Amino acid sequence: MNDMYPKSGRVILHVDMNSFYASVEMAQDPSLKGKPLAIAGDVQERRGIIVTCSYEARKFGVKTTMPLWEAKKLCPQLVVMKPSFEKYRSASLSIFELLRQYTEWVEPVSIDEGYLDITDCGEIGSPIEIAEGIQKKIFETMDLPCSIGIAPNKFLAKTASDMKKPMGITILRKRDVPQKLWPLPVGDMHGIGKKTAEKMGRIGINTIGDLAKANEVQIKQVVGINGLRLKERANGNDQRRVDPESIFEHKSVGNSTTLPHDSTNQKDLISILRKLSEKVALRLRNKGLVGQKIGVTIRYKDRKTITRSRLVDNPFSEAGEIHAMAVELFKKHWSGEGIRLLGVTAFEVTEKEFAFKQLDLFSYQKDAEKESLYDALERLQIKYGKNIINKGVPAVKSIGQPPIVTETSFSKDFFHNFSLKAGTINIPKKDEK
DNA sequence: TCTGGGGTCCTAGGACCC
DNA sequence: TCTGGGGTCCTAGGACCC
Repeated sequence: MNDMYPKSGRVILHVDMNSFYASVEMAQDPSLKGKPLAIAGDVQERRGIIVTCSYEARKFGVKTTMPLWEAKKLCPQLVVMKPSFEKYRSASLSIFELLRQYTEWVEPVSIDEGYLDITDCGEIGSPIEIAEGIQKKIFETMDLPCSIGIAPNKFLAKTASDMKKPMGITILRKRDVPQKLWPLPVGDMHGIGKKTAEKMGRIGINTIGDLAKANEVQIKQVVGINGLRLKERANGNDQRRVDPESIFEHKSVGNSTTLPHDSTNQKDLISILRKLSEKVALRLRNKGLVGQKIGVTIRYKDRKTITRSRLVDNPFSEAGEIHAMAVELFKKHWSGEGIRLLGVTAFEVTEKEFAFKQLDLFSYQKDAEKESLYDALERLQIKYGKNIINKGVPAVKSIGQPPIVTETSFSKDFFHNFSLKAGTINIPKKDEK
């Protein structure tokens, strides 16, 4: 797969649905068309913030993340709907199915945007023809508008799709970068938020052009390693490949909720943790995953937020065990102050089948028979590629009863020495078996 | 009347090891 | 007695994105 991936002279599309949730609602109920429409969280409670809004609503100054009351002040005739995520997910699936008719190189990034690598789609048409075809087809079959960016890499494609909304198609070549990107404020760049823009401003970097020419030592000092990557992007360079597999990779699965009212009632809080644990367990189960690290989030009434987590000895997925661990963490770290939000998250998730297989392998190893660990490693490497070596998480999660090794568990030493740290298990060299 | 819920990636510091 | 230097592992928090 890696070898097949075109390395240079690529053509990347970024497809970005325009005010997606609002557009889906309008497609389903055309009487909403032309009206200022907002999708907002719980309409009654304080969770009421604007998630998405139509272009008609934007004309009034209504924006994403704005509290609902504020939006209504700006636009009293605002039509407000609660989000129907199932509806949006199903529309999203149809869109990506449609995109995959053009190429297998489709990477969904979120529910409403994705990248396509159409480098090898010459037979279908020119890049612009393909983009027009996609836009037209999504609009005609689903009544949904989108904007598309065409560029030689992900960063430029993403930037381009943002330039014309709604229903725009924008080509951004590398040679256009000095003229089209460099005059813009650095904060407009994808990946640069308020804080980073402020930091950059302090060292005289105000435009994307300033960043493109920035001193590397200085930029690294001020914003870290990320600064170098951002400088590369400001110069129009981005090597990230379009990865169709990335949607199947999960690092964490969590649920959180803002309470209707701040609470100090331990019984209620524990029961909320139960509901959250059940949701996490259900989502893990649907994805066939198990977690290895459990975490809770507590946001206090003053919005101060803490997270507490711990690695656990055995992979988990059941609501009961998740709840028990979450409650334990919660009781240990709760200050007793009023709580605004609670969250439960499973981290370091892996495929369930995979975790069990590993347990089996270790018992085989203990019995000094059957499949060697080496074979297992080889399979992992085939499956996940060489870069698992650099994932750098612990080689052994727990020792004894039985030890657990995960796909994210290969440190350099682990591979180089082919033995586990504690020395309890030796992985035979291939020719020794 | 302030500010949701789902994530990812990076950094910093302490513990521990050699 | 008073001290190195590199590395890994783990947790907590921050920044950012949609």
